[in-house]
Amino acid sequence: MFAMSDPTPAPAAAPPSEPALCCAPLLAGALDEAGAEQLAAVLKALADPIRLRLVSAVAASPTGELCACDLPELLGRSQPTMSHHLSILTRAGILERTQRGKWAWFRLDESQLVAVARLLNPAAAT
Amino acid sequence: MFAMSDPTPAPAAAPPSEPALCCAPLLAGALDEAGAEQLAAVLKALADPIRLRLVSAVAASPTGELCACDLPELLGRSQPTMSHHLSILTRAGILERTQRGKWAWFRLDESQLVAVARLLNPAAAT
DNA sequence: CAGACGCATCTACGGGTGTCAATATGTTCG
DNA sequence: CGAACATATTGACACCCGTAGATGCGTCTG
Repeated sequence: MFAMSDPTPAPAAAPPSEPALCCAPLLAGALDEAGAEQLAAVLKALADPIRLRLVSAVAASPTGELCACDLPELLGRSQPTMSHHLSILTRAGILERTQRGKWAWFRLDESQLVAVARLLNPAAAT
Repeated sequence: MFAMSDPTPAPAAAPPSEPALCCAPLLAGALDEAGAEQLAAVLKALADPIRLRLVSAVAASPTGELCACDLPELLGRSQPTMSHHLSILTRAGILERTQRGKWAWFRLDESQLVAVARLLNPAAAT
């Protein structure tokens, strides 16, 4: 039998409040409200199949860049839709936009991804 | 000048198709459609402030477990809302549910988080 | 300068999501 | 069994999101 005693009252321990997506330990200590909001924003930007394939395609490109002009055909979405996704990823700090002539090129900003990865991986506790 | 030649035709290279969230290289090769769908599903489950704080709280618990009965007060949401979030995280394979007496306990299944972290982190290309 | 082209913005729409009150289900205790 | 309690499910609502057509703005080309 389990005796049914009080189920562990409150393990709520709030760290001093972290600056950004830098070092807040998701798995090593309770995340505060602001930190959760920030991390959720980046994850939300990534949590879409088209945007994941977009990030992947940019990363897989030999030059590290991709022209916006190729994306509608590459991913099977209309030009306004691709522009929308690119905007979301850029605003989240995951992609960087460069205009060259009439074309827009995008490259990866890995730092944001690495930060998220560190937050999720208990083994990589720096 | 940029000569404005054809902007790199098609870096579309689809790997054989990965089994699951195991080893698909987000940053090392183009993600196929199914892989993107799978990864997006897990990220979508994580991309919510309440759910992130939930995961964090479970991970920070000394026993590694948390009773569902404490969560409404701990996170400031109603009981049905917490049940909803717990269900999403459990269905995504991030939390494990155990019923003990009349109470439901949740613990972390780190493997899913580690898999996602590896996908996002180019340095951890194990 | 005028037309063509690339991309962003606007608008609209169907579907999904977070939330809670009410209710149902399941478990324990008397 | 029946009351009490913990959790899940349902229903309803406001809001957000992915999508594409139409349009506007900036850049190049002739």
